Order: sequence, then C-alpha cells, then structure tokens
Amino acid sequence: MYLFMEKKAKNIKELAAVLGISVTTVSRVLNGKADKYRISPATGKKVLDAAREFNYYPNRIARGLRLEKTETLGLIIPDIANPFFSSIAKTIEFESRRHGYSLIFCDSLDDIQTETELLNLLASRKVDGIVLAPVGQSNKHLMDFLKRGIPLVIIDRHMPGIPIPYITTDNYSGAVDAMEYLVASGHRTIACIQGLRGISVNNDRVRGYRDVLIRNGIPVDNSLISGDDFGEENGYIQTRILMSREDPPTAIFALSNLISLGVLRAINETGLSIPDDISVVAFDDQPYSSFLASPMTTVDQPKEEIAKIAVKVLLDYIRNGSIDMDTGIMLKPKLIIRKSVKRITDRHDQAQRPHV
Amino acid sequence: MYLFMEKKAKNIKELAAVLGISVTTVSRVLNGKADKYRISPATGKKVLDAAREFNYYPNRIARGLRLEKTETLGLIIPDIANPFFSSIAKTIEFESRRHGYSLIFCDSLDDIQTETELLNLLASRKVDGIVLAPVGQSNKHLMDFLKRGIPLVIIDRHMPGIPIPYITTDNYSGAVDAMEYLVASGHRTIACIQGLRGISVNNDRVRGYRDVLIRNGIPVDNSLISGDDFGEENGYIQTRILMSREDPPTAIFALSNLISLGVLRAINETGLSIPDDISVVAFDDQPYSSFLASPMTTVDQPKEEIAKIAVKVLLDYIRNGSIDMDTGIMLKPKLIIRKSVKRITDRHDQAQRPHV
DNA sequence: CTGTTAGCGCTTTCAC
DNA sequence: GTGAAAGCGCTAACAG
Repeated sequence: MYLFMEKKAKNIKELAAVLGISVTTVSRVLNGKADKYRISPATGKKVLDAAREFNYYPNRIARGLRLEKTETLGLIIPDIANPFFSSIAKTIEFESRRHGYSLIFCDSLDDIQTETELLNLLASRKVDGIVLAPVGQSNKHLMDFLKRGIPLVIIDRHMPGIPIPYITTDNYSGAVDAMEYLVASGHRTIACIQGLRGISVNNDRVRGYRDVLIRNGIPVDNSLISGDDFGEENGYIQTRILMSREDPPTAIFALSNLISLGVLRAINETGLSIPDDISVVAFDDQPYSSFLASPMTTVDQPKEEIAKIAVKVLLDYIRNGSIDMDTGIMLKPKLIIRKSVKRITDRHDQAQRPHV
Repeated sequence: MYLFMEKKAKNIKELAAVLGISVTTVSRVLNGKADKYRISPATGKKVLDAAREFNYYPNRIARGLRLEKTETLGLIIPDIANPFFSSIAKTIEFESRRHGYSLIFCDSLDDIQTETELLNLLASRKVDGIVLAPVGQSNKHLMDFLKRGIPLVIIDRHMPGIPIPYITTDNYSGAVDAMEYLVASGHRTIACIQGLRGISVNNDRVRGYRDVLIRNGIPVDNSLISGDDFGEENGYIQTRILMSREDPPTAIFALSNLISLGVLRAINETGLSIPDDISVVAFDDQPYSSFLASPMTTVDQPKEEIAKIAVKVLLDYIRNGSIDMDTGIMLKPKLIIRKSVKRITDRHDQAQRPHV
C-alpha cells in the first residue's frame, strides 16, 4: 500500500516554528483571542490557514492540565440497557456536547460499590461535573464525595436530607394519577409490585398507591404490596405469587417498565389475558408500550426534560462554582391511557367472581 | 452546617512534602513499582498509608499528558436510545472498564457530519482508541481519519475496501434464515422493508432476501423491496403503502427492530392482525419482542459478543500499535421463532385470496 | 502587536 | 534505596 506523506503538526510549537512566530500568538489565534490581543489580521489568517493545512488539532489533555478544567462531564447510570436510562443518556450527551462538553459514560451495574468507585474514577479524571442516577439506599458515599468539591447533580432519585441538587419525576403524583384511574375504573383489589425499597422513587410511588386507596375508603392490604427490585425478574415472580392467591388482585400497578415486562411474561404463561382477566398499569412509558399484546396504560416520565434540566443545573453549578444546595426539581409525569385496564362496572359481581 | 477539616493532598508533591521524601519515590510506590526500584517496605507502607489518609487520588490528566496515553476509549453510536445500540454500549463500557479504560461516549445522531466532528473531537481528547458504529454510506471521512493513526474498530457495519477492522453480525446469513423460514411457511409474496440503502448491513440483508427467493423459484418483485431508513417512521409509511396495494404481501420482512415497530403501528391502525392477516419477521431481537400483540419472530444479533470482541480487538490494536487491517469478524445471528408468522398450507388458495 | 517563560501534575532518566 | 530535574503541550502573566 502507498501512503501519502501528509503535512502534520503535532503541537503548537511545531506550528509556531513553521510560521516563524511564537507559540503565544498561535495559541491566542486558535483560541479566538486574536482581537483581544490585537493580533494583525495577516498573522491571524496565517495561523488559521497553517492549522488547517498541517492538520493541527489542539491537545485537550494538555489544555485540561493547564486550565484545570477538562470540559468533560461524567455520567453514571445504573443500567444503560434500560430504555428509560438510555433515553436520558442520549439527551444528556447531546446537551453536554451542545455546550462544549464531552461525556465520560459509566454504567454502575446497579451496584453501589461500583458507583462509589466510579465517582472516584471520574474525580481522578478531573471531570468538571457529574450527573448521577444513584443506586441503592445508602448515601454515605455521596456525603464523602461531596467533600471533594466536584459539582454533582442527581437525577431520577433524590436523597432526602443530603445537600445535592436533584431533578426527578414527581413520582408521588404519577402514582396518584395511575391509582385514581384504576379506582375510577372500579378496581378495589389492586396489587403494587414495587422496586427497591427504601429509595425515594419507590417510596413516593408506594405512598401514592396507599394514599389513593385510603382516600377512596379502600383498606390497604399490605400483602398486596410486594417485590423489591425494579427488574423484570421481580415483576415475573411477584405476579406468579399474586395470581396464585385465593383472592388474586383484579389489577396490578407495576412500578417500573421492566417490572411490567415481567408481569406480562407471568400473565402470558398463566394463560390469562389483559385486560379481561387482569388489568395492569406500569410506570414509565416506552416506544413499544402501545404495541404490546394489549397496549399498556403507563405513567410517562418527562425523560427529556429531566436530562435537559440536569445538564443546565450542572453547568450553572460549574460556572458559578456553587449552587443552592436545596435545588430540587420535580417534574410532573403524564398518565397515558391505553387498553390494559378493564372497566369493572358491577363491583358486587367482581367481588364475587370465582377464584381462578 | 458544620464541616470537618479533612486531611487532603491534591498532588504528589504535597504528599511527598508531608512525608519528607521525594516525589519520585511516591510516584513509584503508587504505581506499584516499589519492588522494581527496591524501595524499602517501610517507605512503601508509609506512602500507601499517607495516600489513603490524605485522600489522595492521582491526576489522570497529568498522567495522560506525560505518558501520552489516557486509558480512555471513544465510542460513537448513531443512536443510544435504540435498544440494539444501548445493549452494545453497555457491554463495551463494561469490558473497557474491566481493562482499566474509561469511555467517552458520543451519539452521532445518525448524522455523518456529526460523526466526522466526533472523530476529531475524540482525537483531540487523545483517546487511545475508538469503537465506531458508522452512519451513512460515505467513508471518505474514515479514510482521512485513518491517517491520524488512532486505533479504530468498526462495529455493526463494515465498509468494503477500507482497511479498518470490523465486527458485525453476519447479516446475510440472518436474512437467509428468516426468509427460508417464511418461504417454508408457504409465503410467496414477501415484502422487504429496508433501512438505509447502500450500506453493508442493508445490502447484506437484502441480498439474503433475494437469494432465498431466487433459490426457491420465486420471482423477485422489486416493488416489494421498499424503504430507505432504519427508523420507526419508515416502517410505518412503507407498511401503509404495501398494504394498500392491489396484491398486498402475505408477509413482511422488517430489516430492523425500529422498522418493525412502525410496521406494527401501521398494521394496528389498519385493523389487521398478525399473523392472521399478515406475517412479520424482524431483524434484531428485543426484550419486549415476546410480549408484543403477537410475539415476534426475530433474527437475534449477538450483541454482547460483538461488543466484547470489539473491545478485545481494539485493545490488541492499541497494545501492539498495529493490527491486521483485514481483520473482519462476522458473527452468526440466530432466528428466534415465535408467533408472528402464519403457516400457509394451501398455496393455491392463498394466491387467490381476495384483495383486502 | 508579539514574545519569553513559568508551571499545571505526572513519570522517568540519570545520578548518587 | 532514593532523589533532582527534564519535559509532555498548553495558557497566561509579564515584558516589551
């Protein structure tokens, strides 16, 4: 094979040498400071042309070292394969880049130990700020991390009592909407398959579940609140258990999109059908939600907005070097009604329906 | 609020000063070269303890500048919200990290101009290597990029005639499997909704489509090969058009998962049902594929393997500073048969069935 | 309008 | 066994 010898300059020094001028001038022109330093247009043009001709790209690592800022953001997500998070990641990357920042992306694998390591890794790599979708219930490692003074913004969850700005869905309100709809459709025996207990996302959704029940004079049966993980498997197992009860629920409120996929699998296997035999509402809408066996009624989270605001807040934080630590933004989700909920008109009849 | 004064060392110099030894020694210990330089165990321990106590984390930017390697990889993906790519991204990030590399993630938004800029950006950020899932038909920008000497590996597609290692699905074989199954099920009027024309992924799949038809003595009707984009919208539009033909196909082969979602939407709207009125097979399996209105028969790509091998090849490339540019790995996909294809037993009857 | 030079934090050669 | 000092490529303070 035959290779062309390209004109190349690997650094400012070489470029300056070729042009017979100083590195300072080259640096200034390249950073758009020609005007500020009253560099002659001739020199300016010369530099720009040479940079192009010699295929010169500045070394951002060196720049980062000198400036003590890397124009890089860190993003830590529990599971990028989860479409909820991948949508968010997309917007975060786009918004970051739009503002001149690159993104170091890390998947914490839903593991708090990994998350802790990742935080340190990003610090070590001198990112200018971090967007974190935290995992687990503990926040000790976050308190520790705070001391390092790196701007940090939390999304998806929030940690009460910890001074870190957060942007989340208003999970309580979403749960209330879903439950009111279920109750209005005549359901009284409603199961709630929850995710990881003890974290805000889950707490808030369960609280919404309970409050609507109570407000409507329906006794809360704790045995109908089950599960402990946002994954598919948990949805599957809990549904199998729920459906084998003597008094199975007439509706299931699945607290995540992955859980709802598990619910679907279990219901499928049991030979039951939605919504005739069992109704279901799921948290978090997905592109495929409307193409499911029965188009799923979901609580749609404002993913794009969360991501946009997170980047904006983080960038302000970085620029000002500080932020009101009480910054906490909760965005309202939206109930999307499709066909996974059956309207039960005759409550008496339904209460007496033979157990499967 | 009350803040503890933490012991802190922001760099090696400070740490060395505190310990009353030289930065050289500190650096050596911290890099596990204590033995090599026969540093006394006492000194070694002292350094390690101090590093922990003073919460010292090395500045990887400075290290990168000095070593001329950043232990950072770049990943460029056309659309991280596409579950096919998000699965791949997950594995790539995991594998990279396992080998001590971080990942700068970039979404090219399916835009070749953006892709070009991103390549330069990553070069400027001195990543040690790049995994690219390319966009568009042109590869001029890749040829240009090659000259910069940064290890680059391509996934998902391959660019014939361009000396860059690639790891892809064997798209031809996947298409053949799907088509053979469709034909064996009695289908003769099979539409093919393709993605972006002219790129290898699409070419190979369409070639499989044609070959199977020909091999089975079924004339290829070019008007049944439509579409020009891997997105949902294209699937929708083409299906609407196809189904309004005088002689609508009895089966649709959708060349991507997003296309198949569009097919579903169109079929839904038309009031038709799968597989009774129309059969469909889609490229690329998804977690939800089996929960769709009719569980979808799909060609499952070995996403995890592609990602793993890509990282492995790239790392070898980086370590050796070179690679056999003819490295091209094609992984066999697997046909997953579910319930979206109808078995047409009486061909005669089917050929005469009234047009809807 | 342009240039000299110090120094960001690290690793490593060379010296003892 | 340990250390002094050069230098990675860049920016900016200071100097003209």
